[in-house]
Amino acid sequence: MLSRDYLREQSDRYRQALKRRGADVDLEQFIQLDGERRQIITEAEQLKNRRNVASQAIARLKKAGGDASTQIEEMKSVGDRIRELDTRQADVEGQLSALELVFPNVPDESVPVGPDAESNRVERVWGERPSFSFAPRNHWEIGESLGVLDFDRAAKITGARFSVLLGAGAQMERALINFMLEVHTTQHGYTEILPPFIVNADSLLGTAQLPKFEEDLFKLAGEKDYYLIPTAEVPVTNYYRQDVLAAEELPVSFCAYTPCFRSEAGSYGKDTRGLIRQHQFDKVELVKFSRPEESWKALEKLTDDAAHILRLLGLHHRIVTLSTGDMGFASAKTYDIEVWLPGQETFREISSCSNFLDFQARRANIRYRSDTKKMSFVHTLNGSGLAVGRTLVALLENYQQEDGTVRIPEVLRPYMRGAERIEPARRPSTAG
RNA sequence: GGAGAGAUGGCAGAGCGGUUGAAUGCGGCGGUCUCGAAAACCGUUAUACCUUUACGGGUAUCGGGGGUUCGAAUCCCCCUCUCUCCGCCA
Repeated sequence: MLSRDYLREQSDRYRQALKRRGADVDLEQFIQLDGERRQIITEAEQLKNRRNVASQAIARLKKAGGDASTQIEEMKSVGDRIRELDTRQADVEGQLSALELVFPNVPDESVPVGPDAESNRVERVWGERPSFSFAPRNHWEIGESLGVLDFDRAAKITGARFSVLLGAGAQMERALINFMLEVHTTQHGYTEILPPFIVNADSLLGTAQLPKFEEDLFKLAGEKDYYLIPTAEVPVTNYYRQDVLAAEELPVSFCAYTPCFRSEAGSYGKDTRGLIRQHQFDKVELVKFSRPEESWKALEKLTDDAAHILRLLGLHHRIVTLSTGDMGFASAKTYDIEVWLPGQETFREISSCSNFLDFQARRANIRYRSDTKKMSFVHTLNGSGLAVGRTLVALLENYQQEDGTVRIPEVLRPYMRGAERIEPARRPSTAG
């Protein structure tokens, strides 16, 4: 959410920002309603002042034993008019907030302007493409031949776009979660947090998944508006919804492992093979609450914290700045970290790190008391650190061997009982 | 799932329908005293919005929403959350 002062006083600037994003919203109606609102308030408040003064006079008069019936009669009509104005104001207010909830954030000046991912800008590249003496396979081929990935039975249990991890696959997923949490808490200064995996509609409004993107979510049946979380960003950012933080508490850095649930409506036929675009996936998320003046530095740090995991795992990757047309609704600037997948000969997103400035904080009403005692909105940031399933994909594809096994990077071995590679598994029913 | 109790400012805790944004205590901030500190004493202590070049003025807010009334923290209705007890349960 943007401040009404900004929308009112800098509407030309915002129009340009909308153009850069390729977004179309009804700013003119907002400005018209905003003017109407203030007009109503001005009149209503004058009448309320009159009523307050008169009420006190009535009280004094009654105490003195006088008759106040003429004043009371007069105030009845004032009261009616106030009620009328209040009703109109509530109506306008409702229209205004419905409008401003669908206004996207303003992209930062440093964001490349363009309509889609083609205009994204590569900032830096780490490592090199691994070379193979054989044709590298896709992760779903590797996973299924090793017996650690099972899509067919997942489809039977639930449906399309679900997966079963088995044996060393499941173990590696768990190892990655622990490894990531361990690095972020002990080396990068994050506090581990395990939030609910189900949230209410207010939380989704706070981080801006609602009202615009409801079709991406899984909603639970029942009388309550409960949703499965699409990312830990939602419960963790909303941890401080409606709160006032002390300046000395900032920055607050949380890391959370959660499963994530996305309906991925409309994306059928796009990257549907393998583990890349699932309805359920594991993610370790990084979330920061920062003082406004420190948030840009915090974005660089957060992005590097996420990339550090890939460096430790020895995975070739690059960092790109998303263009104005490719970035998310609430973000002012987003870095994607893309990991190299040799089986598909492409870079694939494994983390998305954003600075939202005060956009989410306004929606969720997360403030802090600055050193000068003044209340201000915090800045919020988040990024994957990392998408666990996709990390597993990257490990399978990058560390595959000619004999069909997969080498386990050394940093991960302590989390996998010291195993050095994933070997083909026997069927679990006949194992042991 | 059943029964009951509760929700007031940073915290604790008052509050006959009428100068109650809200007593009192603690905490916080500023000051007096002191070489300094403590104590004591004095003062101060919210947020949002409207209006104003500014100084200022005004409105709203006692979990949330609605109602009664000239006037609601106080009365009525609905909702949410917390606590206690019973039942069920990983």
